[in-house]
Amino acid sequence: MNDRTIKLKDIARILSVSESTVSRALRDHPRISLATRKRVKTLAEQLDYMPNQVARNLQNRHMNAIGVVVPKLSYYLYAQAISGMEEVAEQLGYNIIICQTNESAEREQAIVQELLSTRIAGFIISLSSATVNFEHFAKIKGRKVPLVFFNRECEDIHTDRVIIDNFGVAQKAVEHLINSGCKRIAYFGGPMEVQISNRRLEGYTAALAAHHFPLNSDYIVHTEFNPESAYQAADHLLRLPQPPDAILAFSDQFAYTLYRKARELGIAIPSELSLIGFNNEPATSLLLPALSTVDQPAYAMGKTAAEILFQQIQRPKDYYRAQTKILQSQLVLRGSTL
Amino acid sequence: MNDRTIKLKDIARILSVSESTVSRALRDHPRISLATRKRVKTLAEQLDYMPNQVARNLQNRHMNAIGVVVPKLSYYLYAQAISGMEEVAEQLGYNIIICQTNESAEREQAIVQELLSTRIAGFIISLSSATVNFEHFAKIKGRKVPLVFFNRECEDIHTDRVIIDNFGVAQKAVEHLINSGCKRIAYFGGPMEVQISNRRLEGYTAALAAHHFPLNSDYIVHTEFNPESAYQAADHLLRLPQPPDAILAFSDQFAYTLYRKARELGIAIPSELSLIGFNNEPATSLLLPALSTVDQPAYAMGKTAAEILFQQIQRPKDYYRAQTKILQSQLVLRGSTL
DNA sequence: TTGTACGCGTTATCAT
DNA sequence: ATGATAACGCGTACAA
Repeated sequence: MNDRTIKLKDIARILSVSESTVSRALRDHPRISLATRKRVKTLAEQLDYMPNQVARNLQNRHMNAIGVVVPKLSYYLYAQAISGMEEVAEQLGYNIIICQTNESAEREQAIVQELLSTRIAGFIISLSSATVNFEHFAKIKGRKVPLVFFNRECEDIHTDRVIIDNFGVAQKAVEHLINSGCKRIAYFGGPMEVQISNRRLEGYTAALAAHHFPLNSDYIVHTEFNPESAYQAADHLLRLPQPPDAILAFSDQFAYTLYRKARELGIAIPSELSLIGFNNEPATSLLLPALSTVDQPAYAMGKTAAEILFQQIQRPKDYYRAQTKILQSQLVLRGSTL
Repeated sequence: MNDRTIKLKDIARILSVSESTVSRALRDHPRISLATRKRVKTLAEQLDYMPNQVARNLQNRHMNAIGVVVPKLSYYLYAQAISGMEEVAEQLGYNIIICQTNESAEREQAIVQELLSTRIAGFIISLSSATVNFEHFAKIKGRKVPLVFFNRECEDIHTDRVIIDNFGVAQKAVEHLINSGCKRIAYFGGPMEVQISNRRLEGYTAALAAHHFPLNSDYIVHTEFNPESAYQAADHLLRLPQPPDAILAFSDQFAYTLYRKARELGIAIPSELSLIGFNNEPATSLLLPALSTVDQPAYAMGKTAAEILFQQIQRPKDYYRAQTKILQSQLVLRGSTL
């Protein structure tokens, strides 16, 4: 920061008024005469004065920024969701500090600690896939710092959350597969610790049960969120003696991997293998055949999460009931299903 | 922020030492006895004391955060680049405040103003496509706040920049198209104001000139960064009486649009139309045929930009020479070219 | 080795 | 309608 930055004191000295008058005038305090307000503002404009937010924040006891903690920015869903948060934060004059955990629990803890120290006004968090210990979240709540989970949540913590209906839409997807005549339906999911993956698994299970399909553990796959693991798992699944004739994948990225593997093995989509992904990423509609997928309201999820967070921030802290907001997602059927 | 937050004063009172001693002890000041250092740290640990970064920042005259201003987070390149910046910032204990301009010049100005007021330690910026006025950048420099441009830069401002060799790699791409027998080669670029698009256009032009190809203005397309504009432009280009038999696209996203249009019009890739994109997005290798593209060192670009920024931040401000770092990108040839 | 006193830039409280 | 003063929480020059 340059030393020649204009501050309240400078304006006050020049106009021969007190600093408090300047401070108030700039913020349109009603008890300052219109005349001085005008004088102050004009000079401030001329000198290109900008209030020092750090000093303001020290007074406020917290920063005019919220912390957003996500697994990876390059996951399409998070980039979208963050845009939704920005829309809200911008209007209230808040900045967004974004941190990626890269699916590491340790990194997540360190980030939370760091952001607490930074005195951000609140957290919006989507868990890393490796997170199994929740003390850092408890610490946030313990310090009465507002916290909202979105997408990947943590049931053990009593706070607001914004999620989609993972169970329902997975169920719907599997029912479509059943209705289109598929007999051996698999679920290609994320790590066992990931809530939303398990919710989708439950939807899958429920759909099978409702139609009296047997549950085959060979058809339930858990894999890490990296291309290599997914590739190995895909190889194993599609080389089974009785390979599946339909797969619900946890993400479009996983579905991409399954496309790859299916092509390698000469398995035709959708005649021999139906495929449904999750996220409706931009390129899904370009694949041949185009990928059927679940369109998630990522932007709305981010926006809603931010709105709820600011409710928490602005509400008196003593009294509030945690709410869970469930947004609907949409099954988009394209060429990869019958 | 909770009122019962532990501060230096509390620790000092409990241990009957002065606040400064606590302050110094916590930061391992050598002139504090090992014994008291130990005592202080133990108690701080017990009470789960966390230094108030806002107060520290007020002292330091700037925040322990840098501002990153990009057009859109959902552009793959920026998500990648930000990961690179994070790696650097994390080690130095800095946060990253990310703002999207959504390709709006007004938004960019507002963001810069806001971040200046927040007293961030420095800026890393990639211009919006609509930016034609550079006063906000001049203001940053005027206030001696460190600034590094990356990817999309601004030549009028004397500061550091990290870019790729847009000219060279575009030239190389077009030469490949020429060598593979293409005769009517088009460039499908971004808005006229976008530096890097124009650089690539120059590379395109140079390659054509070197091989004594005529320059046909019908084959030089400028379009906005939204799917609709791109779609219209693609339609126009591919319906020309003499349609191109090869296209260098500014981005993979544009290339996707060209795939779509080519399929609609029944134009075969690559036999009737060769296609090269930019960015090497994950799905490019999955298309049929797979998209040839330019792989950009996005992560390295972000990392380098951050490294240079922190050099500026830590160096005495009086003396430094602006540097321009040019990173090499790689032509990746796949099925969409002959 | 430790303590005192002041400053960082702003806002809130209490006067006037 | 305006001013003086303290406070926000920490770091540091100067003392001791």
